[in-house]
Amino acid sequence: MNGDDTTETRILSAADALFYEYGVQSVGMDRIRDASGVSLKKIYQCFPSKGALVEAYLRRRDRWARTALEERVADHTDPESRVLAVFDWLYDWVDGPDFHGCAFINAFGELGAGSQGVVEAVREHKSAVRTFLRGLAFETGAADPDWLASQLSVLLDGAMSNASISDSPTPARHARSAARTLMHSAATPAEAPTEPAALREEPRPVPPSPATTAPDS
Amino acid sequence: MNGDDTTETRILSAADALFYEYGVQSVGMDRIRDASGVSLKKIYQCFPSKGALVEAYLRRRDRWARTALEERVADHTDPESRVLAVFDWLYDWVDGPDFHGCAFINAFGELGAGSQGVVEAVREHKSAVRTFLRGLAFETGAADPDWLASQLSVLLDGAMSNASISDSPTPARHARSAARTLMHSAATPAEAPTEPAALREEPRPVPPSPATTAPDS
DNA sequence: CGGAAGCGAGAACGAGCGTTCTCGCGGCCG
DNA sequence: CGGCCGCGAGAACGCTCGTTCTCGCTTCCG
Repeated sequence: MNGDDTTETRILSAADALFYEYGVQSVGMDRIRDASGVSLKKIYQCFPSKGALVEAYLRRRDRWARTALEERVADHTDPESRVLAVFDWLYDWVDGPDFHGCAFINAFGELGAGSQGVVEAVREHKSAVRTFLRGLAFETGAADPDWLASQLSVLLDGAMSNASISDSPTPARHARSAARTLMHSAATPAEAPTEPAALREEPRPVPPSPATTAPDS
Repeated sequence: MNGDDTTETRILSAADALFYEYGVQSVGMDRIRDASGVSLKKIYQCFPSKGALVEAYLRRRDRWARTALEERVADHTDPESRVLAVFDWLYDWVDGPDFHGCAFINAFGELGAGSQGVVEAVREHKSAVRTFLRGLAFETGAADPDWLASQLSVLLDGAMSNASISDSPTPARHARSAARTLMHSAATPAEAPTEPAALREEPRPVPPSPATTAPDS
């Protein structure tokens, strides 16, 4: 009644579709007005500027992706299946007609660290997904769940970029099979037939880096 | 005489630096004029439009990345080391101060399939890198070099996106370790990858060269 | 019924940008 | 020396876009 079909929601739906399909900079406010049927005056009294609308768009996408992921994963109980469900969800999304890459990677590349709020929203989303993956990785009993989660995160982003550019869903399949292999290899070294962890992971010398690498900011 | 310090090259260098750092749409032609010291008239008589300049910029980046990769890989003879050299190169690049993500992913996301020539250049680059990876994957004796190359390509793109967004080079490390795991797993042919026992042969102790060799900045 | 407030459509404004044009200067060849 | 050509600096033009303003119209309340 109140939070479902409000004006704000209609604006956000239209903005989402347009921003995501054509990019943020290519879509003007008048196009959002035409698509949403909400007058410019009301748009500006809901969102004080285009930048605020873009941030709201990203946060909406964040909520959407997170709940979709959680629902999809909740269908499985086996830890390995739960991780693979992430990549199955990815495949379904990527295979749909309205897939145009990762909205956050796109926005980040487009606005290139120029907008403070956008960078913040993108980092929040990516770190939330990573935290989610870390939980799944932990369930699998991986020796280093953080490391495995980072690898899975790399696979996710890479599959989205690759699928968007090549306009084909197969990168999701590649990522899925890679995830499976990585999971098996990351199993607790005591029982894993792979080489001991000392060999499995190349010595990673931590160079004196400027290093904001700590748990996100 | 003609291809080294010509006016065209100065324009391209300036455009490359600006486009890559700030994005294509955020950089106007006057800024390229100021940075290159070439008058607008001459810029437009070298490149008939900004779009043509953008395409030339992407093709230049493509040549740069390909030669850098080939040089870096040529330093090694062991097939596994040759693949890992790709990710070591990635780490060095990503760790540098002037890294701002993959120029092709950025341009593709920014212009969102709007420009024909840009899409073409991006696809050409990505498929060239994949072909290169396929050659390396074949050398390792992988059962399915195409599949392995696709996985490595996903890792590469994901690591670049991840590193750019998190502003840290560690995703390159994650990608490197994942690449090694995938290589080992792909070495055994005709075996269901469900069984992690796929390691047929322990990795030869590679001289620990994570990143120390960096003659070029 | 009357007035006031809210609303939609669209004009208006100012800024930025891609592209072209003008103008004044300097070099080259006869 | 003189006309011609190319050149650089910058103005100019047309367009887009974010944001605000104006103007009628509707609607609600006393």
